[in-house]
Amino acid sequence: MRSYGEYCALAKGLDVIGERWTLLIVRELLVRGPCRYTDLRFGLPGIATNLLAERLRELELAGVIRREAAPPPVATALFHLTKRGEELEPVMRAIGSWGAPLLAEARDEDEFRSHWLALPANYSLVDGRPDLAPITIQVHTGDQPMVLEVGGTVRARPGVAEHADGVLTGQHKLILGVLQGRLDLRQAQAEGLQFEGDPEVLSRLRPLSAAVV
Amino acid sequence: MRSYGEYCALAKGLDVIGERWTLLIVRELLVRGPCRYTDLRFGLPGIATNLLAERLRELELAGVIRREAAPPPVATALFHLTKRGEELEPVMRAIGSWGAPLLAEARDEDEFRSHWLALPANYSLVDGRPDLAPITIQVHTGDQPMVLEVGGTVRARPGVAEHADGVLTGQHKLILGVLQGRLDLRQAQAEGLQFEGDPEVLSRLRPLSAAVV
DNA sequence: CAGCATCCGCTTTGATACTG
DNA sequence: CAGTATCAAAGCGGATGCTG
Repeated sequence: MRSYGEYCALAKGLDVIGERWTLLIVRELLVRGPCRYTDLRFGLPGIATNLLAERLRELELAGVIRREAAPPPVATALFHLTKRGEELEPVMRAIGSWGAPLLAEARDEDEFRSHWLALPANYSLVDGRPDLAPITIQVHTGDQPMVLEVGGTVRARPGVAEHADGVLTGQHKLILGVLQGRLDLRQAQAEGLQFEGDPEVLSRLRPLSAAVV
Repeated sequence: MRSYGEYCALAKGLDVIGERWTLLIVRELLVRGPCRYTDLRFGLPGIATNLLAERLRELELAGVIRREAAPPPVATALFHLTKRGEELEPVMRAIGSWGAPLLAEARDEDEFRSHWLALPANYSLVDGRPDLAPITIQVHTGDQPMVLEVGGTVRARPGVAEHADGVLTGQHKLILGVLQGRLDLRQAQAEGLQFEGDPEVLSRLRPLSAAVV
């Protein structure tokens, strides 16, 4: 492991998680739970396979992840976050919150994976009416359908809801824009976003930053 | 600027601050305030001068820092954090807190700069008796004397206090060990740390992690 | 197919020397 | 003081091959 060689907590932390791809690997394990090698590759478009293998080795050595044989039905190993790895959540939150405004200027060709919706759900959105009954919003974008569960908190999970109070379908850029409050629903619809349901359900979602102001 | 090309707030943030040395440059500006090029080099032992110049260019382009001509007496430019740059403080705090336990296994040859004491002061220490009158602790380690001001919060600043309630002198490893609560004062003294004053003043300093527990 | 290891060309980094 | 220039070494990305 390359080190800055500084007696400083920030530098020591960066020695472990500062290399290219490392925090994105942790992101995958944090939002998806235990993953196979192949799942990680899918969630990290562009990573070289030798680099993934190397980073996993380093992270295991550093005590951030653990490699475990999966229970019988699955014939493969799974990579888990350790306790120490889960403690990186505040780091994800801080960088993700700081980086969120940069999504506004993202390029159209940027890769997207549906499960990444869990990050804005957890870190950038709050329920504007926690006193009301929980609602679910179905989201169709990217590689798989996702469900947003809004009830006090906002959570994202893969799958299809039995009953959805609203359904969003379209480009991830438009959907995130609306969820972040950067884009007006009407404007997004004009650009191709489809929404079914009562627009009121979308107003349950409040950007955390706006709540602070 | 190299990009992961992912439509994800974490990845977008890392596009800007994820490269080698970048966050350490921000650390310097955060704990020292506006710095000259040479000040930055001193606070970043091991950085290649061309890399520092390149990173500063990138950070300026990204709106994180600003280059300004210093007021008349100084015949040089100063690098400042912008508002956007100051908003990286939660990122520093998160990584610094996560990395703090790693200092326990640091190598003896690790570089140290006295002003780095500001990080544990701000992020890892609290005043255990905020109801009592403020105290100051003089610290002699590294390249310059530092003062710890304990009164509700804990702050570190360079300089020598007129009246110090306690004076710590010795290796930075021992001093940080005591401040973090990893090392017993008596044990540190046995290893060469010198302390003058009432040991009670040191007990005002409480590791933030312990306070949480 | 899952989970790597190897090889190769390119880019980034680190060390040093040099300049206005 | 504040960089630029140069070059070797290390790291990265992409392709491919190997093993259960």
